[in-house]
Parts: sequence; structure tokens; C-alpha cells
Amino acid sequence: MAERWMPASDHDMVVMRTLHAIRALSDAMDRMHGGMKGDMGMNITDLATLRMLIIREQREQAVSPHDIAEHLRISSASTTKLLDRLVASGYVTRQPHPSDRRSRVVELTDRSRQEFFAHFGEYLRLMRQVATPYSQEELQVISQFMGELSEAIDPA
Amino acid sequence: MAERWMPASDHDMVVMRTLHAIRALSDAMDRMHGGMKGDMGMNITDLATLRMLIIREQREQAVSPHDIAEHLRISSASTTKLLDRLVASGYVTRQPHPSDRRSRVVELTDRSRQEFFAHFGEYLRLMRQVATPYSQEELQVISQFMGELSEAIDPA
DNA sequence: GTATTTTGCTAGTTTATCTAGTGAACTTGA
DNA sequence: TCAAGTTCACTAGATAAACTAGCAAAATAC
Repeated sequence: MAERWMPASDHDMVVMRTLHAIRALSDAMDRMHGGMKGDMGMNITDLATLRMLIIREQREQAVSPHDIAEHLRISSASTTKLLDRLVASGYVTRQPHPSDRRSRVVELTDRSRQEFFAHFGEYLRLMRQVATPYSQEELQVISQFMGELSEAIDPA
Repeated sequence: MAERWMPASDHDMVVMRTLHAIRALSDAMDRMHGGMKGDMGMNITDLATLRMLIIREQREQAVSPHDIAEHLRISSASTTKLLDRLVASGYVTRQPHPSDRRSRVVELTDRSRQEFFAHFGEYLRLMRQVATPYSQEELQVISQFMGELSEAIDPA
């Protein structure tokens, strides 16, 4: 069992502390997302979908209903209803896929972006405040670490 | 609006990249949690509760039903049913609170820890693999940054 | 050119959440 | 001191959101 792994050196200790820090961050993010869910009056999956769309948009990746189902691990039926809700409340639109006529591209509305950042903006400000005091070299290391971590736990 | 903030220096650029890395990590964690949900055959809130309990246990913090409701931002009624489910499936027990007879302390069962780490262990191994190549000094910076981030977005 | 797979959808069912309200236990303040 | 207000977990019943099964249309494989 992984938890029974025992640190054998100072370096191992520091690695372990880092893993704890990651889990603490995960916990804090859970709470942050819970808070946004409450503030925005949305349910947890709808908000998670919004977050996903925001991030994919920044990466210029198109998102299909299938992608959402896979991301959230819900059925395609639930995804249809989820999109019905988000479309009805004006958060997203369904666009035709450019080359596959079966498929759809889910796009955020301006209102969606605005409302998301109206609530997320304060957190963004706080996070920037945390990052700013660090040197470029340090931030470089931090970003790289996080990037590798993302890739490790969710291979592209 | 926070997104319209414009970087004015190299340092600002690196800060911005770091914020993107944080969101990418958040996205990857969402997917990881979605995967665990599927693998463990649990719903998303039940699993989030398990994660919370694991982390609080490591910090030696007792967790009440009220704490869970606050963490997930669900009603006390939903929390009761959630705990009913987790108790019925043998993941947690309800213990009397030592000093407040109205309250309860929610405790993980051994089975719960085992099953969680059976599924989470692989991710833990991957994360350790990512961390190991970094120097102690670098990991120190990374841990500190993550700690400050956690504190910023979810003040204790 | 037919067969298989993939995509998003509908219908009906099950599960999980909510609101409203309760009794018991704790806390506060006159 | 003890009455009033608050907090805690819970129940009941209503609402919302997930699931399974199955479908037609389009794409891909054979």
C-alpha cells in the first residue's frame, strides 16, 4: 500500500511534504469550487463544465458533448440534460461541428464568461498576489512542476 | 474584470503563466477525481467526502457532519443522507462528539482507507515520480507556494 | 456497398439534492 | 438562574439530476 512507503532520506521527506501540499491544495480547491457553486447558484457538475469550457477555450480546444461526458464521467444522456440546462440558462450554445454532422461544438456565451470571472476574479486576484513575490526563476520551477503534475495525473 | 489585466513586464508574464498552470492542474485534478469516481463506483460528493476525511485525518482534525455540509456546500439534510450512504456501505462511522452531545464525529473505517489508497495509490506514485527529480530547495519553494495558495483561496 | 461504430438524443427509472420543520443540547444575557 | 435564542443532526415530502436502454443519423471499416 502506497501510504506505507517510508522516507529514507532528507530528500524523501521533502518529496513527501510536497505530496501533502498537493493534497492540501486539492482540498482547498474543492472548497473554493464549493463556494463558487453556492455563490453562483449552480450545481457542482454544471459549474465543473463551465470551468472545463473556460480552460479548453484558453487552449483553443473545441469541446463536444462527448468530451464533457468523458471529463465528468457521466453518461451521454446526463450530458444532454446538462447541456439543456446550460443552454436554457444562457451559459452555452450548441454549434454544429464543422466536419462531423453528428457532433456538436459547445461554446460559452459572453454572459457565461463574464459571470464566471465576476465570481472567479477575486480568487484570481488572490492567486496573483501569492505568485507575485516569487522570482521569475522560482515561478518557472513552480509552473514546470505543475505542468508535469497535470500531465502525470491526466495524460493528454 | 480580472481577465483584462495586462502583463506589463517579463515577471508579469511569468506570473500569468503560473496562474494558467494552476488552472490546468485544477482541470487535471477534476479529471483524476472523475476517474476515481468511475473506478470506485461512487458518486462525486461521496468521493469528495472521502478525500476530505483523508486529508483532515492526516491533520488530526475531527470532522462533523456540519463540516462536511460546509465543505461541499450542501444542506444538512443532504449531509445526513450522504452519511447514511457512507455508513451503509461501510466507509465511515458516526461517533459521539466528546464534548457536544448534539454533534457527531465522522470517522473513516480501515476498509475506507484501504480502498481509497488502492485507487489513489497509483496517482500518488506518479506524483512522487514527478517530484523526485527536483532538488530539496526547489521542492521547498514548490511546497511553500502551494501552501500559500491553499491558504489564499481557502483561509483557515 | 454493407456492416460496424460513434454521436447525441429521448423515454422512463432511480438516486441525490433541496426546503421546511423538529427535538435535543449548548450558549447568552437579563 | 433560567428563559430566549442558536446550533446540531435528523425526518418527510418535493424537486432536480443522474442512470439504463434504446434510437436515428452520420462516419468509418471491411
